[in-house]
Amino acid sequence: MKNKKLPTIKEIAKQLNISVSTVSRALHDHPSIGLRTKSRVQELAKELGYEPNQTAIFFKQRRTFTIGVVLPYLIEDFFAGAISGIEEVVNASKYNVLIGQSNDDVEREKAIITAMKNQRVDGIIVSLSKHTKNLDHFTALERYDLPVVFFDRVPASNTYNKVAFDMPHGTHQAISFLMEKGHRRIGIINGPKEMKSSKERTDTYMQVLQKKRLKIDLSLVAYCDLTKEGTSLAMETLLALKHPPTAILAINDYVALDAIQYAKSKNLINNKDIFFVSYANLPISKYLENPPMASIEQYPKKQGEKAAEILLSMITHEGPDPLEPQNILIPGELVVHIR
Amino acid sequence: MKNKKLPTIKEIAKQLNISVSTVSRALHDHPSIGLRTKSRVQELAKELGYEPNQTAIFFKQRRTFTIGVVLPYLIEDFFAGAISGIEEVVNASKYNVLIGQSNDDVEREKAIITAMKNQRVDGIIVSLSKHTKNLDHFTALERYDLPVVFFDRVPASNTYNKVAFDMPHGTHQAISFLMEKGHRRIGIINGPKEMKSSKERTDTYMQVLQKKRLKIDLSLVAYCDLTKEGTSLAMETLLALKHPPTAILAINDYVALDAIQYAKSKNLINNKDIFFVSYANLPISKYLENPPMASIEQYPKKQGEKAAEILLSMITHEGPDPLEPQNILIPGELVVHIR
DNA sequence: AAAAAACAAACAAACGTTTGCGCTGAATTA
DNA sequence: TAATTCAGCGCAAACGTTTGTTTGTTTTTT
Repeated sequence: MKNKKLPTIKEIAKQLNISVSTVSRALHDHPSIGLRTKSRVQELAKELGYEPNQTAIFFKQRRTFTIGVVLPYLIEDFFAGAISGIEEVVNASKYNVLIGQSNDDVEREKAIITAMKNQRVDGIIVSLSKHTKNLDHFTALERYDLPVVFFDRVPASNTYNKVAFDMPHGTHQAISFLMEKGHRRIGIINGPKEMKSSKERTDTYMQVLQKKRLKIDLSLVAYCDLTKEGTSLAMETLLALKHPPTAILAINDYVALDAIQYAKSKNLINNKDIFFVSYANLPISKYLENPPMASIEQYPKKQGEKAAEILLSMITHEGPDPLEPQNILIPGELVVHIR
Repeated sequence: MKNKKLPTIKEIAKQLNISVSTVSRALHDHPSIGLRTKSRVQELAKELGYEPNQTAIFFKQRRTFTIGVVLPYLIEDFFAGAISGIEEVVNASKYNVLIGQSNDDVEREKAIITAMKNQRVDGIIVSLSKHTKNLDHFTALERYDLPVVFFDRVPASNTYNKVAFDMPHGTHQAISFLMEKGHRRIGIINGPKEMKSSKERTDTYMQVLQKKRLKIDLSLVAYCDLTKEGTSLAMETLLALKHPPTAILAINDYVALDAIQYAKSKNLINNKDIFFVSYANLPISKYLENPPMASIEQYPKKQGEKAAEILLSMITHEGPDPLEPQNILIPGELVVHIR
């Protein structure tokens, strides 16, 4: 016996012979409604099992209490962790989370952004696809006063709000660690050149070497597309050098693991003939017999939380003057697996 | 120079001196609108950068093209994979995905369901929190004609639509595999006794042994709380048996890895002194020197896809007679790592 | 040439809620 | 007693869109 028509504010009004505005105000505990009326309304509402139609409210209020999150792959621990942080923060303020995976595809990223804009999300949190160069689909959002916060994979321009891993700090730690272990020829496997982190990593690398008065050899810096094949190619070029590196800094643990496999296929034993340090500190490292020597924890949840906080403050912020774009750096921590 | 007011259908109508209904129909390529008018409307729409206000449409159409997904933890590979499957399927039909993590907390699960219902999602996909016994918050949804599909952690009752791993089939494979390898004393590390899968696993185990006319020794069946400590305890009891198992079937790869670590601490070498088979087939297994001998792939993405397909068909399905509740079992596949 | 059919566009209601304003009657004040 | 206040509630517009019905105009038919 289904009750096809859901109870509305109108229905309550009719049954009590009062106006809808009174019902609305009564349900919101508005001061100009008499106590007697209020309780009559609230009782009937409960009795009928009334629940406000959020789509109507969203429409009327011109806000949806929903924020969009766009990221490359949900399945990567880093991003899943970031989402948890985001969800926790926004839920505390009654916001919901709409998710879109770009699969590292720029076109998909654009499509998701458009859909979210039309759905009238109140704000968007983004981690860029690995090949996003053109940011037009984000600047377009300014026209709609739609706040955006980037995290982890952030654009270079600092006209945007962003939260990211403190690459100089982390990379400095990593390279210093390797140098303390005696390494002088340290290779790098970066991501694609479009990624801001690739440049940052290289820059810090050069700074550290310069400080130590070591000569810089840019042939030690390789780029890869983050796939297993790309990693193998990068390894191939690095190992083919006249003076190959004795240690390698890899963009993340996944790449490091692929690189280690490649090295093994060339009869180079990890943590003996060659050494790796990478970023992410995946939980699985604990189970590896032969993990990267060290990995830098990037605190994904903290990044997500911070991004969500900034977004919420932008959403809440009234007034014509926009808040200054924030550029938050989350310091990582070098976790040593092999001493 | 911000264009605060977004262009609406009304605006277009005013500028062209025609009615809003004509504009609406023109934008939808309605046959009763003249060619000339159509193109005038469409051109102006493009020029103004008109985008339909989805909140208004949602409200008017009484559907949101959004489906809700409720699951325990996004960070678990299995669930992240399932989401990807869900997203892929529903996106192809222009649906969006609203996510809620229950964190295995029943109250949170209820709150999420209520919020999603009020948001008027068109349907919900759920993987139950591990402590959910009472299903009232789901039966309540029938009143709203809100279709629900469960996956992975499904209720026992078959009045619901559900998609789950085929436990008997998978477990049969696993045990047969171990027996072919010559093992006769096979231990089990289950999850908590409350989990439906624990019982299913044990049942199948007994059936297989019975078929092979082997005597059943229930002291070989251990339970754990899925933590590292719980796993160690389970291992301790199993190894302390008078006739300890030569192989162990573990509820999932994480538990297997903890168990392997424990065994190692007792100087039992994995894949030599003792053997493991587990469920999940985590991608990281490829990088392990010493993985479980085999693991059962549960195809999370396929489970997600199937659940999404069923949900979409329910959403699309018109008519008073509801579709028969489906109970889909997704067969797993034993992936052998060590031969 | 008149009637019928076909086309093109306008009208208006509806979806459920919020909210500024106005109205009524009773209580308070002068 | 008359003027003022104010508590308590109703009216109506508005948010942007869709869609059934109606109106007016042109074309076709007989």
